Amino acid sequence: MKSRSTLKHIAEHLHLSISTVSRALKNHPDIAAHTKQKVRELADLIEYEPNAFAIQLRTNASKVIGVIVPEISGYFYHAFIAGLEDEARSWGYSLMILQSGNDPETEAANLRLCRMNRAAGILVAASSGTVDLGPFERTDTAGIPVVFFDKVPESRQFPKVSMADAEAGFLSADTLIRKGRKNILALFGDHALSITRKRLKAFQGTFQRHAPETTLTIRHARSQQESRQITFDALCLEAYDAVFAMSDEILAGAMKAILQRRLRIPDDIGVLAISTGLIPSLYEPEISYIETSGEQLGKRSFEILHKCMSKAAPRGEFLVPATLIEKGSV
Amino acid sequence: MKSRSTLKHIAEHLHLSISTVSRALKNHPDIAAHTKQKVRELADLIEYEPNAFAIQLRTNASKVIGVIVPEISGYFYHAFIAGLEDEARSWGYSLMILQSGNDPETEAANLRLCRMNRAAGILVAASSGTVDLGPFERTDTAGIPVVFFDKVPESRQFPKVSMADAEAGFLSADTLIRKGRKNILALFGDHALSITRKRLKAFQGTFQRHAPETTLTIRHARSQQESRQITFDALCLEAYDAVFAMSDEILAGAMKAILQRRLRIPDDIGVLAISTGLIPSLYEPEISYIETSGEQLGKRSFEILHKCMSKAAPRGEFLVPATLIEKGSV
DNA sequence: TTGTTTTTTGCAAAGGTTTGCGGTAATGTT
DNA sequence: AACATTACCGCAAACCTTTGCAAAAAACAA
Repeated sequence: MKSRSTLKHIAEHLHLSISTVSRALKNHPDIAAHTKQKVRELADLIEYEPNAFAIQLRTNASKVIGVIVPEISGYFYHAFIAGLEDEARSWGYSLMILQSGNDPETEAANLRLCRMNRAAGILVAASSGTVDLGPFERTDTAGIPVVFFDKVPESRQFPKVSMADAEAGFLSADTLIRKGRKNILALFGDHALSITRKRLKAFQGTFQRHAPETTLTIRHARSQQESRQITFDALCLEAYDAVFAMSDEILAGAMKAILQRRLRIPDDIGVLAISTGLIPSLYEPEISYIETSGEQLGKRSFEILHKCMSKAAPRGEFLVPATLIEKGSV
Repeated sequence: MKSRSTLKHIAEHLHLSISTVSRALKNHPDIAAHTKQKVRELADLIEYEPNAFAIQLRTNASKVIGVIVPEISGYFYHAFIAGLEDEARSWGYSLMILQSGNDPETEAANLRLCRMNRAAGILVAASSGTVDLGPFERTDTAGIPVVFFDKVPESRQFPKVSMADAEAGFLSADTLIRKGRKNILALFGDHALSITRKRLKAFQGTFQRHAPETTLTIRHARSQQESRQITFDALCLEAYDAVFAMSDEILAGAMKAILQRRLRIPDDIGVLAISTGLIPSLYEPEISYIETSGEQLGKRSFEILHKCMSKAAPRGEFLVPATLIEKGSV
């Protein structure tokens, strides 16, 4: 494991000083053109690659951004990571991915890791149990900007970026109204989650304002299984003309019930969901959905974090808009 | 941004030398018990966190493993990454995730990044266009072990870990035979992919040996859409008693056709797939599948890479077994 | 007491890069 | 010819930690 590819090596070979080589390689104006030329040639030849450790030690900064999520797999975060990586790479940053598994302790450990590695910035989707924001504050004041996304805490101290939940709720209701649906089974997630409350509030509010005559049956499910059960039972009791699911997981459960009852979409029943897009594309016909794009959220999150890293520390909550994707299921 | 948390700081404060503090912190036997005690107390107090850069520069090794995949999102790799992260974290490693987007150039750039960051090891799922293994060889001989997974090159030079494609193919055929299916529409992916050929070969071979009387209709599809189209057309022409899909993407397309034709599973038609598990769980009834677990592949890959990093450099191809998950769709 | 061994601590170099500042040589100005 | 600029380049410190080796201190033996 010879480390024959250092500035020193180039310098000796060319009878120059290390500093000259360093400057030549980064195109410093102090260095003569023909010197730069020679340095670059040799560097190319021996495939010089700067030692990231040394640079990081010297500058005390890395081009790595830490990402802490409850889990990578599942319905959402992988899309976020994909979008984020795309954007980050174009700016020369790499991603360090850590799963917290919804455990505040691992979360803290992961945060520590990011600090040790002097991450340029940290993106966090809080685990559901996270209550102590202290570690995040300390990280932030230590000079590593922290931005929350998706699962964001109440605190107004950190920049946050999340889906436009209210807009998604409104758009969902609006779509159902426009399509003339009158008797709707609306499936939401755990009522304790703020995402649920936001979407529900906008959803209900829109109906009250623009179509108060609509019959709205609101149900809450905590899992795919529960969603399926609730939907199945409801569908047996009454002839709804549309089902709405506030998330992919809920949708998956609801669709099972609908398939089981062999209802025709959209004739027997309309279906609409808020989704990232994969799940709705798996059925026939495909399901119309309000897109809450993980990719978009990833890209946007990077933008915000990037601002935090440069200078201006934006405060408040940023939203990535929701859009209706029509597939004819409602 | 005060960096008041260094060995030097502790040393000065305690009137010790830096080396003593360093050793005390790692419990070196040379250091007196009461000295260790004092050092540790102060370290805790000021929340000392070693500077990873300095350590890495000194030891010329990091606790980061690079992961290069064509894409994070999609049907497979996020599960792999999740499993890998789990395993890696338990060994104190973190993941640096890079997407190559199936572009050999980005792939090479990503590889370079891993080298610059002196990754402890690299896991690569080759992009489809990858033909020049030179960069990988150089990385490997430079002391950074490279292990391929999932999409592995022909070369016998690198350790490789992939799904047991032959076993999956065999298991699929065996299951269909056991269930008494006689007229099967078998959907495979791009014939140019080695994964397709391996699965197909075992699949066909098993039928020839154990149920040569079975009517097998083999079709190849390159996308979900194509799979759907092919399935739909085939289903219109003939009454198959089972459909087999060699992957999630193919399955998704096939299921659309089946839903569109409103066939009953498993009575009108049996369905079996090779899958990671998410997609089959979305339908009603759920689809039986041969599990090729991304998580498992991730964990196994880490094991192999871990061996490469320590000393013994295992050669050859390692397989993670496939298992049948019965859901009653066939 | 002197010498020997053991225990405990410190010195200094190394790892590769960046960067402020000082130095030399070349060119330009009076 | 003397001086002021400009263009290039090198010295050395700094970033923080690890580690071989030497040194000092303590304990022990004779």
